[in-house]
Amino acid sequence: MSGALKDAIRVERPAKTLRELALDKVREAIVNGYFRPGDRLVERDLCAQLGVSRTVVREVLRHLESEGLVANLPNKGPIVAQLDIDEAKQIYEIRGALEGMAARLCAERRSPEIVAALEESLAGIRNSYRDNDMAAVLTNTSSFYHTLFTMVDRNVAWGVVNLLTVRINHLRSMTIKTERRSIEGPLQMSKIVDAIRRGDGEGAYRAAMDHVAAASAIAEAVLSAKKPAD
Amino acid sequence: MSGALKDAIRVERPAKTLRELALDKVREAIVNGYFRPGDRLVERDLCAQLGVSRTVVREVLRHLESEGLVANLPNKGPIVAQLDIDEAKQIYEIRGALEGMAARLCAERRSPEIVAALEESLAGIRNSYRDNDMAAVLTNTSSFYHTLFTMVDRNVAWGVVNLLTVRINHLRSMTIKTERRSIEGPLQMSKIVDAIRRGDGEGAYRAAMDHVAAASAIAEAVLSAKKPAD
DNA sequence: CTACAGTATCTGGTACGCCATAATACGATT
DNA sequence: AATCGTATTATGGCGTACCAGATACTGTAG
Repeated sequence: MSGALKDAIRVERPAKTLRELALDKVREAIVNGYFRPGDRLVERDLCAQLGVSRTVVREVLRHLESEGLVANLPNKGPIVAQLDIDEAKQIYEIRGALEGMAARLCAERRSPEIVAALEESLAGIRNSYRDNDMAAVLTNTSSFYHTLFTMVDRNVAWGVVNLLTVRINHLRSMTIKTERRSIEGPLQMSKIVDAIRRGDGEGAYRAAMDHVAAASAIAEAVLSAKKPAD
Repeated sequence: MSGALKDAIRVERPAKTLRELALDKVREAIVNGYFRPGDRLVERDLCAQLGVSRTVVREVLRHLESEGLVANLPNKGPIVAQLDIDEAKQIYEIRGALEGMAARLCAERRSPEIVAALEESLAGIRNSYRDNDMAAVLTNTSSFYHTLFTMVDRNVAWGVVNLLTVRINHLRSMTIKTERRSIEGPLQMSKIVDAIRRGDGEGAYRAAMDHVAAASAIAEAVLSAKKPAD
């Protein structure tokens, strides 16, 4: 029997361990600001809030630590990682390099399916902006880049980008709210798609780089404006 | 009293938690092949071998899982991650993009210190090859790239590269043993340094890309040659 | 009002126990 | 003898209790 067939009749099981559920909860809590940068994450408090044991909480904290979302002060314990401006810029820079690479690969493949998938995500972004649904903007933007990477089978790079992106997630939600971003963001992304459509690898690379460079610039402005107030 | 002075008399403490020690041990055991890909990592056995409690072992396993060195089969438990050839190629590709980026930045900075530091590492590599000390070759190669990234303050990218590199570590130790690598490897790296010295960003970028591309090609050859035998 | 001692808090780490599941071995039935 | 059902074992997932060491807080005595 073929493997595919065997998979087809396989019974779907929840399969999520308690740990994974807790991990998702805490990560989410951090990225949408329920826990603020610098906040202490007291193990036993988390146990109570999540309704799980310390064993689970500790594993979750270790995991988030290796994701860079949580920092561990010696003899003090875990806190939500602070994002300094330089680190944010570095993350944007890396994303630029990797997304540019993926965009170039997409362009070189010249596949109509890629273009169609990207345009669908892009339309989703435009709609979300129109509806003022910022959460949906983020989701659709993620999906845009997700297709960009997975269409050319670059799941490892996508993993890296994802890993880095959660660390700047609250920045992202600030940059997309910027006035001009609702017009320029989709415009830059459509330039990426256009270059891919005409098979212009170099153009796609540069367009992708430009897009994150713009995001980086906005983030820097936002971050340095917030710093003195905070 | 100034902070610096206070630091100066501060007593140096191990500061490494047991968990970190265990983490290093297990990671090392995996990367130099004491645990082979596909091996099961039985928690209670590891407890005995490491002399630590299950809690610590579990946290270590979670950490390694998020590093990609360990995979978790549902209802089966953790095993040493298998490295498939496609994933390895992706990792080399990402390294190319990031190391190329760093090399370009180094070239654009035109700093003699960078060139000096790189040449020192390069000399170390040449010596290690001459002495047939392959472990030293790996260490010095790492140090070469470490300076490449840190000299232009790209510690995040360096972290990413490092994270990915451990996953292909046993491949690295195979590629550097290849006959021609002992000549071509340092040659390609010296091309990077040359380009940096003359401030040729584009050249440095391409030279860095070429170097990992060559490594990737060797790795692919090695890996596909080993597959049928295994 | 300050210095010091005691106390509460919290993490790092350990030990142990319970449960669920998967695999295997074993035994009974046809 | 083949098959089916059951008991056992191995193992991970999870919880609880406990201790040691570091730190932060607090109240009291001088």
